[in-house]
Amino acid sequence: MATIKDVAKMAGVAPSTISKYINGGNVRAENAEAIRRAIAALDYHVDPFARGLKAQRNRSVGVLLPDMTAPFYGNVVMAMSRVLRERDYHCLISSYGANHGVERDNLKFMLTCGIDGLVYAPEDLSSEEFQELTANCGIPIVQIDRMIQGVEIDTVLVDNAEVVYRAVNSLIQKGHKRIAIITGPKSVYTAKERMVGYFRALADAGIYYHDDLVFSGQNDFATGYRSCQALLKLKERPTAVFTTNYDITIGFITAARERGIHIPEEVDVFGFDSVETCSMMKPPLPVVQQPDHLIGMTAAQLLLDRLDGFDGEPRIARLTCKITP
Amino acid sequence: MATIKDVAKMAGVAPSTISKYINGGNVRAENAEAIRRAIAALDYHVDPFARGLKAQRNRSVGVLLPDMTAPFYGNVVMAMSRVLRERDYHCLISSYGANHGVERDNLKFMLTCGIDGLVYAPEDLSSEEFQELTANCGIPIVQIDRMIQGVEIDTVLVDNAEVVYRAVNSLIQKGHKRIAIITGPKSVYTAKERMVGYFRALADAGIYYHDDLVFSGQNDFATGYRSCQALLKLKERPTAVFTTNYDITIGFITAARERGIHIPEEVDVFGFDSVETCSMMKPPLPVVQQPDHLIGMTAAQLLLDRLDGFDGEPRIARLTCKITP
DNA sequence: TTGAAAGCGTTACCAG
DNA sequence: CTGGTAACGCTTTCAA
Repeated sequence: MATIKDVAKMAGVAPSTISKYINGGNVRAENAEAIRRAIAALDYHVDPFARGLKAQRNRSVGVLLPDMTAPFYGNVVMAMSRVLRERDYHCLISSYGANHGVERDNLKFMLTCGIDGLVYAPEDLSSEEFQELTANCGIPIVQIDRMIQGVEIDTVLVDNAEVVYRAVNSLIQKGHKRIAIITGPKSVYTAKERMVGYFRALADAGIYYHDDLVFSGQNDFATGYRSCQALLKLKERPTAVFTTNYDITIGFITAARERGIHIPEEVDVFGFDSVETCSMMKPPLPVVQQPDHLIGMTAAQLLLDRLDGFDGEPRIARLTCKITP
Repeated sequence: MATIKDVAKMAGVAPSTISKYINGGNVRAENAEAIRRAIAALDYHVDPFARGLKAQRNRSVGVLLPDMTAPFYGNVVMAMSRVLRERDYHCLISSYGANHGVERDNLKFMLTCGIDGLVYAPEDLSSEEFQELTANCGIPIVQIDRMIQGVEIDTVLVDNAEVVYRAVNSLIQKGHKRIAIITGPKSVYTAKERMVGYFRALADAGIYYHDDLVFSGQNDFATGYRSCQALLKLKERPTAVFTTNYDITIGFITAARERGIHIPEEVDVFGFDSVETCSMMKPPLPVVQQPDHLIGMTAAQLLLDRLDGFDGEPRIARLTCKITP
């Protein structure tokens, strides 16, 4: 590997001049040309470690997610990357597959691998664990989608309780009284908020809550699929189902259709995420549409503020979901 | 940020002793204890840049993918991470969303951000571009899933042509003569191989190839959905469809079901990936099952070999797909 | 505009 | 087992 000294020697100038050239400083035209040629000839690349040692930054941002395959996170990351790229930051993504040990370990790594900031969607970490791991880590962290209760840092959330209230209420308005709900892990803050919206909508309509209409599992296809099987076995079937995640929705619909259950005639389904997909269905599946791009952009912006030196109180962004169609 | 010197001072030993302690060397028990306490007290963390500067490695591996939301890649990455984690390497993932500029740019960044090795699923990069970008980059690179023709590095592929031959042939055996195929971008090596299998199966059975039964688009839901719409408009509809990607499969099925087309009675569907999901359907959807975990593990192993100093000829692993059920 | 020199925080070597 | 010292490659400062 060629070093800056090699380039300096070949170009006939001092290393510091090379450095200046690389970093956009003023260099006499003929020197610039010589340097350019030397760099090309030697195929010189700045050593990121050496540079980082001085600057203590990398121009990179870590993103730690439970599951990078969820379309929701995919869109969040895409929007986030775009904003960060404009400021010359790159994203390094890591996912922990809903595994507590891996979540801890990946967080730890992220904090010590030299990134400048972190965007984190937590799942199973306690406030204490988080504090302990991140105390003095020296980089700004933004929570997205979920939050660890008691952790006060910049956070981007959506209005879960409110939008679920509206969604469930719209089912109630259509005359449904037996409305099931299928959610991801109960312990996750976001799932709790969504449950709150569900309960409140039922309560306000004077509908009793039935324990056997509430399912929680993972945010995956199997959970939706199995819940459908279970629901069909009930003596009194629900007439509508609210699914709080895309994979759950697809799993549910697949199971229902296989069994010849007509949607929405026999079971009305109200989903979450992947509007493009759901609006293509016939009739279009009503869904809660999270502002995924906005979430990504907001998270990026909150982080950039901190990277630019902003040092105010933690900010919480509550973004509004839409209901489609 | 506390440095190793601060720790040394507090513990009453030399910095080099701290270093040895951190890196698992032998240190007298009482010193070890003092060091442990000092590290805790100062909340000392090794500076990754300083360490990297010496070691020129990070114990991290980059993974560059077209689309991290595809379940196929999700599984590959999961298996890969597991193998790498055992050897204390972490994965840093980046995806370029089937965008050429971003692909180039992310590759460039990956090569200069200090990772020790790279796993790369290419899409739109020419052999020349690749050579130019990676010449002398100093880290081993493994291609997965796809390959840039003419690039000779370690590569992990599946037997695309063969398995597609078998899949299409199984449709032919069931009596189908009009078999459509829906693939991702035509330019991608893997899609080409799959087309070869398709053509060969038809040819061997003496079935004429029909241009209007061949669709290529993106590896996404919309491509599957639209292809279904298009196919239904044909005067002579296909009796079977082979979809070469999960999102395409789901898109196709969704469109078909919305239109009341029965699967498999009216259109037989043969899919790709996500066996768990497809085998849950009723009747189970036959699919090509790529050995995603094995791909990830193999890629990790090839890379680890290189990281451990192996310097032999490029190796190409052709893994065998299964057909399920 | 340029260059010499002093770090940045860590590790490796070698003498003690 | 320990510690002083010399790198690692780059940036920054300051004087020329």
